[in-house]
Amino acid sequence: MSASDAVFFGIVNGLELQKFVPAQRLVEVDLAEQFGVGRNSVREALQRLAAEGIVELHRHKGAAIRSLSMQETLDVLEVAERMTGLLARAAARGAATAGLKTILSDSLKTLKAADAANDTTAFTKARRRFYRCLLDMGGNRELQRLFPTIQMPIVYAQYRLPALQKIRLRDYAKIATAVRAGREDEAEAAGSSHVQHVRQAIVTRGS
Amino acid sequence: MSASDAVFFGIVNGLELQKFVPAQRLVEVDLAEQFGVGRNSVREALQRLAAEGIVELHRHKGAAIRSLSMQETLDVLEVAERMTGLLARAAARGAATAGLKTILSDSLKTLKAADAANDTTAFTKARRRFYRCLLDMGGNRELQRLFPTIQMPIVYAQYRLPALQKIRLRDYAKIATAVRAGREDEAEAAGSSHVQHVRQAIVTRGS
DNA sequence: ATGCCCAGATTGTAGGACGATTTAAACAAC
DNA sequence: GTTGTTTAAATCGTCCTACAATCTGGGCAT
Repeated sequence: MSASDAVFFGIVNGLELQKFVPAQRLVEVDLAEQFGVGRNSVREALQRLAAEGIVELHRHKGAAIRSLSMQETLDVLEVAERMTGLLARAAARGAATAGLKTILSDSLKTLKAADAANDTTAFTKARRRFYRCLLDMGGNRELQRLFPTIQMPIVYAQYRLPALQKIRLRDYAKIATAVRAGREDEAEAAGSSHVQHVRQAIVTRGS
Repeated sequence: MSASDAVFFGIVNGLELQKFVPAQRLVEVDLAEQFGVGRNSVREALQRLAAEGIVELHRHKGAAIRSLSMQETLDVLEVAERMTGLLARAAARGAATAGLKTILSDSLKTLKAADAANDTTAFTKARRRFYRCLLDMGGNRELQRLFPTIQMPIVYAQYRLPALQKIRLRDYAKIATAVRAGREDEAEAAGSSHVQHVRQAIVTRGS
């Protein structure tokens, strides 16, 4: 793994582990020391992170983890709604060809188990596998590139609602059912309505 | 403008001007000299370009302008279809509040003039203004961030079809009409059908 | 309290150095 | 002549140093 990768993934990961929180300021030399790399590698990583909207760069003022206003959060969710719908549709379309259906069922089972055991870390990991599987089933390379750059990680880092886990579990099951059956319209609807549920949860319990 | 910006925009721009073409190899020291900046600034720019999918990086093998297979092109268009639909819908929704309607009409007029005068450069410039105006009208910050990162510039650089200009002119007029009238459904349909027309043109005359 | 100015911190950028890796060309073997 | 191997050049990945440009916070005068 390259030095800038270490910083890049270190920060992305740290966002989920709450080692970094939205609006937190990032100082180049600190990061360099923290990750044991040179400052130029840090700067390369920051450029990537900025391009993905994970950090904000202000000339001569350094970097900070991006923080979303309520309006921006709604904007993210509006885009996520369409993209998640497309994700589910593409997966349903590709469900027949790929032998990924078992992985999908698997990760769903893992999600249920993690939820029952109240293991948030395992849940997060399984969730990632679930989405990755859908992306693989769809096979759309542009979606594979673009979907992870939607700023949902920031949204989740900013609005930490325990209720989301139950919502996800239910919605994912619905998505998986439609995808496995290859019903594209139903899958797309399930995908976008999942995001709508997330929006509801965020709007009602606010920041 | 920062040094890495110079390289970043220099390459993005050079893509439209055919100074760079898909699959072209990019050597760090050459770029550094060409743009009169240090190699580290070049590397920062390349990281950004890679994050946006404009160049591909392979460890120890350097950077190259991304080149799309036909399947990847179709993937891009599938995503672009949804996003363009959303773009038009958001613009139609925001049309009432903003005083941007005149700019929209303006850029449409400029497009027609550039088409009549066969001035490709002016057409490209006006096209950019048209999209920028739609993004402003919509006001969706996430869409403003994500839309430009769809790899349409690569698609256009790779499939240079003169026929596209006429298609655009007609479709943009339809989009503008629906947007100005604030008819969201119609605008979304016009937006996505524009991308469908582009796909048709590419598939039939294929590369 | 308000405004100004300075020192310290941080960023922006260039350039040097050097090991690691790829690439291409020269060369040898079959 | 083709194939395989070695060698040299090119290029990348990384760190380091240096220094100007800029921001920031604190002290001082008003």
